[in-house]
Parts: sequence; C-alpha cells; structure tokens
Amino acid sequence: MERTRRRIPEATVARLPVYLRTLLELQADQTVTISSERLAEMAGVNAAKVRKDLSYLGSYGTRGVGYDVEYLLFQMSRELGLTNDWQVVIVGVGNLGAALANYGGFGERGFPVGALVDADRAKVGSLVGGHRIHHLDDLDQLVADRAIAIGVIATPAIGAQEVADRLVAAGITSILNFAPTVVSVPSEVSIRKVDLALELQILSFYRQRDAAGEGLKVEDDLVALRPAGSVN
Amino acid sequence: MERTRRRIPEATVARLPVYLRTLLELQADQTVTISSERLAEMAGVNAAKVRKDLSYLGSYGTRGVGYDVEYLLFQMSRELGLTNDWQVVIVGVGNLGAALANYGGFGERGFPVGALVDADRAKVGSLVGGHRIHHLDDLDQLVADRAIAIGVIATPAIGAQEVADRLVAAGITSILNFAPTVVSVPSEVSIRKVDLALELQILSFYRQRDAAGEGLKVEDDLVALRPAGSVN
DNA sequence: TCCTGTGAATGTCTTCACAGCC
DNA sequence: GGCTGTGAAGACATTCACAGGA
Repeated sequence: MERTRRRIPEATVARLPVYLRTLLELQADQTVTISSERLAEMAGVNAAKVRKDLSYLGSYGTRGVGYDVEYLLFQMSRELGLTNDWQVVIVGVGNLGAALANYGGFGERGFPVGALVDADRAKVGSLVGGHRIHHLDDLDQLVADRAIAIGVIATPAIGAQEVADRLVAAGITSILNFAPTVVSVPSEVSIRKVDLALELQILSFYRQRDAAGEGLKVEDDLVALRPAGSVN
Repeated sequence: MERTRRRIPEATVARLPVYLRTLLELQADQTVTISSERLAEMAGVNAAKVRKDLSYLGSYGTRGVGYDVEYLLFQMSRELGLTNDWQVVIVGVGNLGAALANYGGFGERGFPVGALVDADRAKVGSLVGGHRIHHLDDLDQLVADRAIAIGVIATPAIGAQEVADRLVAAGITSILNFAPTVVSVPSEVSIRKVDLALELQILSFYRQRDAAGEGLKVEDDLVALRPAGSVN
C-alpha cells in the first residue's frame, strides 16, 4: 500500500479527466511542457486551481518552467487507474443503450464494451455495434468470463433498481446510471448518475431566472391554488 | 420584478429536478402530503438538506404536517421555468444525436425536440425520430421560426466550438454540450456539459483507489520514466 | 525572472440542533 | 407530539498571495 498519500478531494477527482484530455491534446501537438496558466485556460478553470489539483498527485512540476506533459500524463493515468482498459457491460439496449454500444468514444478512452444485456428475450441474439445481446439472466456468467469491471444502466427508470441489484450480485463495484431514478447500492459500490432531462431542467431554471427582470414576465397571471392551512 | 428573493445556491438548483421527479411519483401515488424525512429518503439525500433546499423556494411546508405535494410541485415547476415546454434543437445527428432524437424522455419532461441539424449535407432531408434533418446553415431560421430555446451539441469534439458559436449567434442562451471538449460562450449564455467517458474515468479512479489496499496490486511493476530535472 | 507549491483567507455547502408553529 | 424553518457550527472548495526552487 506504499506510503499514505493525501486524500484527493472529490471536486479535484472530477476535474482530473478534464486535465487528462487536455494533456492528450498537448501531447498530440508535440508540446513538451505546459504552465498551469495555459493548462488552466485550455481546461476552462483557473490557474491556482490547476496547481492545487495537480499538487494532490505529487510535486510533478518544475518551478520557473511548468509541467512535463508526458510525465504528468503518465502520473495522471496511473492515478485514474487508466493504465489498462476496463470492460463495460451495457444493460438495456434501447435507444440510449444502442447508441452507447455504437459510440466509439468509450473504447477509445479505455472503456471497451465487453457485453450487451437486455431483459427482453426478443432482443437476445441480435447484434448491435458488433456485440451480441445476451439475456439479463446471463449477467453473472458474462461478468465473470469477460472480466467486466463497470456496469452501465441504460434501462427505463422502472427496471433500474433491479438491474443495479443484479450488477452488485454479479460482483460489479462501479456503476453508471442513465435511468432517471434514484438507485441504492451498498456503500462499497461506486455509483454515478447521468440524467439528461435533469440537465435541461437546470438550464431552464437559469433561463427563467434571467428572464425575470426583462419585462418578459413569462408567468405573470398564474394564480396559485394554495392548500388550506399553509399560509406563512 | 416583484420582491427581491434570496438567491438560490447552485447546489440546490441541481437538486430541485430530483425533488420534482420524486414529487411526480408521489402525485401519481395519490400522496397528499410528504415529510422532509420521507422525501429525503426517496430522493437519496438527507432531510436537513431537503428542508433547507425547499426553504429557498419559500415557506411552503406546514409544521407538524409536512409539504403539500400538489402545491410544492406547482411552486417548484414555476421556479424551474417548467410551466411551459421549451423546444430543443439537436445539432449533430450521429449515434448520440439520433438516440436523443428518438428518446422520448426529453419531450415527456417538457423539452420536445423542435429541430435536428447536421453539417453533413448527405444527412439533410432524412427523418430521424420523426424529425427531418436540416443543414447547420439553416440554424438561425429554425431557431427563429420554431421558437427554439435550448441547443444540444451532439457533434464530435472537433466541431463543438463552432456549433456553440453558431447557436449563440442564433440567439440561443442555453446549451447542453455532449462533445468531450471545453466550449467557451459569452457570460450571459448558460452551458452545461455531459461527458460520458469522463464519468467512467471518475469511477475508474475510485476503483483504483479502493483496490490499492487489497493485495490486488494492479500496477506494481511499472517503472516511471521521469523527465530529467523534476526530482523533488 | 518565472512559475510552482502551499499556507491562509475567503466563500460555499452541509449538517446540527432547536425554536416556533401546527 | 411532530415536523418545518433557520441560525450557527463545521466541513469542504476556491482563490489569493507569496515564499522558494529552477
């Protein structure tokens, strides 16, 4: 377990992939060293933040010079656990699941699709993005045989919790949930969610907010139907 | 502009849609009132947080009783600007764009697809999810004619900045970016990003981290190629 | 001189704990 | 008695500002 290292804050962890992507661009451009200032600009954050974030990985910069692109890339990939690929199983091959299966971006960035699974037997056997669809009941077997590390839930909300339970039962400890619902997992399992409509609703809030002062008065004549007894 | 209301923290805004979704479920179940405790459980957060979040909207609860589901739903929809639908234009009809166009979830939750646009003339004219694909050059016209409020960037990274610039030029002030790259917009424009591989990389970090102590030693014999002069 | 690495200051978010109202 | 609404405390995150090494 080597020497105990400073714990990396969650907010920093969420930015590391952005730096990684930026560093890959710099590497492609043959750039040898990069200052925190310029890296910050490219990554869309501020320079002090970049320096603090990178300092959690270790002192990998050189004062008066900057960071060595190759070396920082290496260290960051290691820290993110990206020195080898992680097989992904996509559960639910509807519109979204199929798009993810066809989307090359996962494999390119170290997360090849290792299996497709669906609860609908009518879909089992067909090919999507070069992968055959298996039945949900075969999940345990697939996870074990293909050394699958991450589960992606792309089912409707209604099935998501059961799928999560099955993924956990199959030994998966990393889950990405696209279903628009809260999914509970044991504390040793990591789960992250992506909810597309939720993002649009957040945008809607700010649009609404910004329109408020502009005479545009979107909802002006709405009369609230207050329930009795909640007048504060 | 009515009375000046307390500014709602960003972290709270991001949770409002989750409460909204939960309240819709409660409404479907005919539940009349709900306590912060139970709402918290359903939304996957803690009760004090729910109460504080809801208090930013106003004092809509009743002590000793809880919150009236219908009334809270109404107030929250209003605050989120969801009392009417917002048309969305999807730019880039590849795998992801097409999946989004076919995905009914947007329209269901108040964001109907108003137009599809692509830079590839070979795609122009064909139908995806019942919508005809137009050329990117017609963006201004489409946005104006169809009262489109939100732009979704579903292009490869390389084209994303130009698309964002065009959306802004067409008068769009809310953008959701799926392209894995940093996109800059003027400060009056709201932009949010969804990066699928980035989420997987974050999961990878925690997997890596948790594996460290378990004798599993994933990357043990890697020798770093340190650049000269960066030994601290 | 330049740019990193980091304490200290500031700002934001979460959680506690309880007064106040139903 | 039960549950909200909110000050206050505490945790976390960002930004400042500068010492110190290259």
